[in-house]
Amino acid sequence: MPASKSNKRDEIPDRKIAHEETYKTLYYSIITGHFEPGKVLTIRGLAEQLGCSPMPVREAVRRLVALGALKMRNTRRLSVAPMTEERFEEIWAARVLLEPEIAARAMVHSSKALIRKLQRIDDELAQAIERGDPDKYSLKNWEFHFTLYRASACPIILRLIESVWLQFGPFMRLVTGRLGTSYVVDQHQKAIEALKNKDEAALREAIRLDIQDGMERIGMDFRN
Amino acid sequence: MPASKSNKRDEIPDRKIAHEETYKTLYYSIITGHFEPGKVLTIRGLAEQLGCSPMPVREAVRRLVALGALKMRNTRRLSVAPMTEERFEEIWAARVLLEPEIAARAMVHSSKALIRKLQRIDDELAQAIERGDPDKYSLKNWEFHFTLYRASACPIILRLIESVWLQFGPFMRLVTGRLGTSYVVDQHQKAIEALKNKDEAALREAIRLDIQDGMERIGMDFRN
DNA sequence: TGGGCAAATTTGTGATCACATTATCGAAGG
DNA sequence: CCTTCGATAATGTGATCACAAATTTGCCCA
Repeated sequence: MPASKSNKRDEIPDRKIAHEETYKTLYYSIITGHFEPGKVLTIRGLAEQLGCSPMPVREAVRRLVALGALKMRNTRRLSVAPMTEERFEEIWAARVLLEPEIAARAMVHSSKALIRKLQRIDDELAQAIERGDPDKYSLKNWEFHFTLYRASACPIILRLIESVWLQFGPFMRLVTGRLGTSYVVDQHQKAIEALKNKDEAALREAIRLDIQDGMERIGMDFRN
Repeated sequence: MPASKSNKRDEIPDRKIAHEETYKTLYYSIITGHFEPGKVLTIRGLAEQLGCSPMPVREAVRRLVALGALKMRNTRRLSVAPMTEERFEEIWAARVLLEPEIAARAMVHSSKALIRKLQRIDDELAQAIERGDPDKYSLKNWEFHFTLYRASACPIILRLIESVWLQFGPFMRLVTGRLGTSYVVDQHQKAIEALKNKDEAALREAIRLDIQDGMERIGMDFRN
């Protein structure tokens, strides 16, 4: 069993695989709220838009359907996952179950470098709010949470959370219209503070409240 | 917007789509433990085995990779997800977080018909243990849990749990060798009893203990 | 003007082919 | 006997084509 060869293989930089790049493009588009919930998509349309053949799009779409981000009806109709009140409540519940837990697990592997990185991201997030840049806000909010969560070294739970985020991502679009308030940042700051103090309970609570704030804002838009 | 037409569309029975059937076949094979962890697979090989072209297998495999059941290395190597102690612990944690919750949500929609169905499945599970039929045991165990979970009408959380099951499914294979003990059934019976009594706390605890029993049995095999 | 019916277009699906890359296997060299 | 290298086989990936089914369009009739 030549372990050296195996290591060499792991060192190979990820080759540019079309369907993988396509997936990433769609992933960020969805998770930052660029796609309207329920919006009808076509494989050929996306392929033309991304400048590739339908083949890579097919595989990327299949992945996103598996994660619940897109929906493929039996009538051969592809669309962004629509939202209902039931789905909304369920996503909320799943987030509260999973995200405080993975945050607590991230605290174990916490470091000064991580805290600095989170602080920098949150600064950029605050800038995005000041400038009224909803796209950057969505991106930085995602970056903050997933930078923290990735530090947990829990890829399985992280994948579950990714699935959930992909499913409410499109609703971010509904909320990005008004970015007047900045109280979301407070929870992020509390989370950073909790990380510094190694206070697990405080971190869990900060994440829980951040989820609550965010979902309530979305929910307000959702119900009108 | 003709709602009647839309309703008609929903009534259309699911057409037989090759990649969907392929997915289901692989799904059950994985979740009942027919695939060895880390086993190398090939798209062409599965296609020949299933009697179709590589195309449907590609799409089914892409879905299973997205859910973490299969792993596609950047060296173009497809395999069943391997297991490590870290993954095992994480799966355990995810199960304890999600499954008692969805079980509690199922209790709200509980009915006598559901309880009868669960009882019947558990009877068949007991038979499988007596006869020493590990395949049927795995299948009935899966049926018991997902019949209960599906009653929750929480498709999003259910999908998360499916993802987790797909990831520890292959390890069932390691445990199916010895089926002497039958104490697993006790937790199922306690769960049914809790459903009858509408006792949410008892149901959560029964599910939690069932997970613990099952994972400890797998863990014993895993560590040797 | 409004509603259905049929032609025409579009779409997802499946199959096949070409290609770059990887794994596999056998022979040569130490 | 073990390692290393080169040739061969096998694999995932991407593109293209064909097809059935769905959607859309446009026309006609009431």
